[in-house]
Amino acid sequence: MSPATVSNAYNRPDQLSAELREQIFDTARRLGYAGPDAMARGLRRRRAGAIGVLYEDRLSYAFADPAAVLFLQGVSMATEDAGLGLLLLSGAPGAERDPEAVRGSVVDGFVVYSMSDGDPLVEAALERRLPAVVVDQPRIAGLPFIGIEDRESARSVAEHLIALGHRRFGVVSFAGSPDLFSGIADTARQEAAAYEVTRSRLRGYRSALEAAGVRWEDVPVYEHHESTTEAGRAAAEALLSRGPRPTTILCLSDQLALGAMEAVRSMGLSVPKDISVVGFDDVPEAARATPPLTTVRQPHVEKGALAGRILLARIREEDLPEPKLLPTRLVVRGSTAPPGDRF
Amino acid sequence: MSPATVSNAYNRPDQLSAELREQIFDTARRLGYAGPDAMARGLRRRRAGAIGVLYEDRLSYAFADPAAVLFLQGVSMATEDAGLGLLLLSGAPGAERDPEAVRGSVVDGFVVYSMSDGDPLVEAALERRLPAVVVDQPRIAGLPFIGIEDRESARSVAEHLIALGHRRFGVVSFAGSPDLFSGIADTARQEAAAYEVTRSRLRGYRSALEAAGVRWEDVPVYEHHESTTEAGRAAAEALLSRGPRPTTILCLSDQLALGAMEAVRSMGLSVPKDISVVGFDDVPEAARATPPLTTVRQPHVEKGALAGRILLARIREEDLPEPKLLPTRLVVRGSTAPPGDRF
DNA sequence: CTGAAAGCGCTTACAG
DNA sequence: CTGAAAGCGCTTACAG
Repeated sequence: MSPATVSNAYNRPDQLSAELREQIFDTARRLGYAGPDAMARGLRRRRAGAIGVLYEDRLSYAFADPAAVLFLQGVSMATEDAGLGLLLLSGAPGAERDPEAVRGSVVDGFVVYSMSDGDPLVEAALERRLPAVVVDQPRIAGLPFIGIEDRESARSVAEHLIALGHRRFGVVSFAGSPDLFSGIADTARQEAAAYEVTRSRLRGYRSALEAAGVRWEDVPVYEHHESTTEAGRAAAEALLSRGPRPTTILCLSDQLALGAMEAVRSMGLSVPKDISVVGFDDVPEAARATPPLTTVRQPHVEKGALAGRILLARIREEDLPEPKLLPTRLVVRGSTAPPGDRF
Repeated sequence: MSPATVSNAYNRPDQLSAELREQIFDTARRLGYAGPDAMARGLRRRRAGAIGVLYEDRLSYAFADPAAVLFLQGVSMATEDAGLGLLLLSGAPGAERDPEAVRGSVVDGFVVYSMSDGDPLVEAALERRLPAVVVDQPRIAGLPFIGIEDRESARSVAEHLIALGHRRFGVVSFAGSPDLFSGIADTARQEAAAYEVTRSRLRGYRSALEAAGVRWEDVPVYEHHESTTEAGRAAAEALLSRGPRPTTILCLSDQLALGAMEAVRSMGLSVPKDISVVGFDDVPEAARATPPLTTVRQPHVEKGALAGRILLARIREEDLPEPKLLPTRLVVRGSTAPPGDRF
């Protein structure tokens, strides 16, 4: 009973007699042998049996973000079809961002999900020289990219408000850079944003407004480092307390927009009669909100599934065409209307 | 520049001069060396740097189930504090339930999350002889168990309906056994359920109803193999189409209850005037529903965090006390009222 | 169908 | 501060 024979008993039943195989399993049971060690087998076979997902923030935030959950659902569809595990790697345990977990993670490839330019965890992942794909951001030459037309999509929702007659805007943005800043972001800060998605969406708004003769410098952009309803609420309250009060609030995510609607209500105003609110993402909560939220739909689950499939193809060294950007669509619902004449 | 020195450059900077270390990194860069291989390092150090979560179903379902997402959020809080990754393992790619992924998964321990008695994936995990904890089900001697008083909690919500005056009940259950059965489950099937949680909750309802003189054999239990709003809707429609029509529907999960409420409405009836509906879990959607759902609150996030912490303690060979069951609470909202006299 | 040999890529005492 | 040696637990041709 050489090691090779034991190995064959577990991995290649056809290489030995059924009796011998059973006898080996019996002996294993008696000796308390737990079967081939996963790590040693992986080292020898040169595959980990899992793909890693790098997430910007604390993982616990990802599970609280409907868009991220839908994305992960899509990735999991691809990995489970392939019999692979899905290893979730945390971005930021506190302020540390220790790349050690990324260096030591036992995976066959990485999905980089919406991270900032120059993120040390992304760099640690790239140093591993494993197959990788990037979703949303950052753009990295040579890596497959899965995302949407952020700029054009943002422009379309701003144009919708312009068409309704709005001229006084406020913007609620999620983080422009990973420095935990919250407050009014001037144009210098906007342009210096380390998050490509933030930059692009703001530019999209800007181009729509400027095309209508609105001075972008006069549009207050409230940036909050989180993309939650609480953040949206706080940001919108700040915007609505300033003069001249905007007639509409553009939000970079639905979570922010849902919070902004709460803020409007808490100030005794009504959506959309007094203030129109728009979001971005079209998470399921957007359609269920009161009023239902006007937003930009993007296909979160498909995005994840595509990222997973492309990564798997890279791992298997199949050659896949460079992925195209996924389609988005303006979804007009009840949270937008022409500006009221109350002011 | 022996292998040991290179290893030290990466792992123990204090063991060599800064210059030599830089020189090693330079050479590594030039040669395209990606740094220590994660798997080989793991084999040598005997740790994987991740914990595995075993989920009954397709992983993509987990991400669609608010209770599961909250649970994973809790687990991730524990793992990211410890700098570990979270490896999600799929239960069922189709009907296969291939334990190969469980056997080969590179983890330091397992969280078994709500699986059936005798599940082959659970057995494969246990054969690995790694530290493990079980959440909700199945009960396995010798393993730490994290869960709630399912029977007592279910009894309390049924007693609430009894106290309101209801005597004609219908029950909507999720899977009793992993055989994909959907339809009315008789008492034999109920008792034979391979899911401990299903058994316990049904027993809890039963004891409350029988204490009030209601014959359990007369209570239709519609079992659906999924726990989704669509399933709840279909099940409730079936129950409401039978005579004598129940005045209230007990649902084993909030997802099922949310669907049951849709069914009531789609039949031109009103919740709670015509039909009272109760759920179980108190997911965020329950409070936001119209009307808000009466249900049993259980602490999903805490459950996950506790499971994670106990598993980590086992991995580190710290001795933790056997965990107690987590508290639940009946939350009475607008979906329950005394039975109407319309029938 | 079975077993001896090489090697996957690393880390860890240990001797110098 | 540096390097030679042993070994983590397995799998895979290969020879018999």
